[in-house]
Amino acid sequence: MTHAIALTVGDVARAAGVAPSAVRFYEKHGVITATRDGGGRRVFDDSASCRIKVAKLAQRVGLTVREIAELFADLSPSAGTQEWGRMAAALVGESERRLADLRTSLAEMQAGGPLCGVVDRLG
Amino acid sequence: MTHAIALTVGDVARAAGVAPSAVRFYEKHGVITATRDGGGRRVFDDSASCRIKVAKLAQRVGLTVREIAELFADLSPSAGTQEWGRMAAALVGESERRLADLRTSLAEMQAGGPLCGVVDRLG
DNA sequence: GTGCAAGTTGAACTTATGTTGAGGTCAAGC
DNA sequence: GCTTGACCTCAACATAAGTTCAACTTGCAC
Repeated sequence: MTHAIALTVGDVARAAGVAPSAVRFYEKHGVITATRDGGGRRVFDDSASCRIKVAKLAQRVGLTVREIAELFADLSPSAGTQEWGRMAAALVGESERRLADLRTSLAEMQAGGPLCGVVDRLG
Repeated sequence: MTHAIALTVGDVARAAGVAPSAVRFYEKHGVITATRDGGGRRVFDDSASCRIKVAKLAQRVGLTVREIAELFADLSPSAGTQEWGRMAAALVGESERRLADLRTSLAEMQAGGPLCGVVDRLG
């Protein structure tokens, strides 16, 4: 069975290893979504902390919060394993594209002479 | 022979495809270095625009200006082709490490159940 | 019903990465 | 010798990604 899934800001923060302020920030920017309880408090499910962890990984490889939120936006409300598998693949793919771009650009620059270097032997 | 190498902020900006303000910014943060002429103006050599181009690529894969400056700091003043080859390799290596980290972290997360997804079939 | 931890909002503050503008200098061309 | 363009510095602004603070509410325990 699915366990209790009614997490507070603090729960998600602890689970994701970030500050509660960051959790609110991510909600505001669409990385995670929350419903509200009677008293106006945010209610998250298990996916929230997970999304945040994934977002943090994505940031490390150069994606912005906006880009991450856009990727996550295409995700159905309660995405399953399949959809998350595709999301993971998309992130890895984007990171690979950037790495490939780094590689080819560096190679192109080197092709036209010594990268940034002074010519070793002038003649 | 080495050509004339006494470039102004504007020269470097044009060559690197950035605004002059960005060139000053990068100098301030140690990504590039400059000497000064009699009138206090910055004097760059050819490597400056190149360093900036490389820095821009590095930023795309998640390195900060500070990290880039630190990497570039290890470079001898007039680094040659060899040294720049190592720099390029270091950048690619760092990017690869981050990608690998993304991959393994995602894999680990998936190993412990459905990534962020709701359990497809609850039992 | 009092106390307390944890929640809420909004505004201000911080750091990173730059851009923009004001006020001033300097060399070149007319 | 005056204008023009490119440079200088310094300060303010802008956006991203958060944190911190003040003032207030909620919900649980006693």
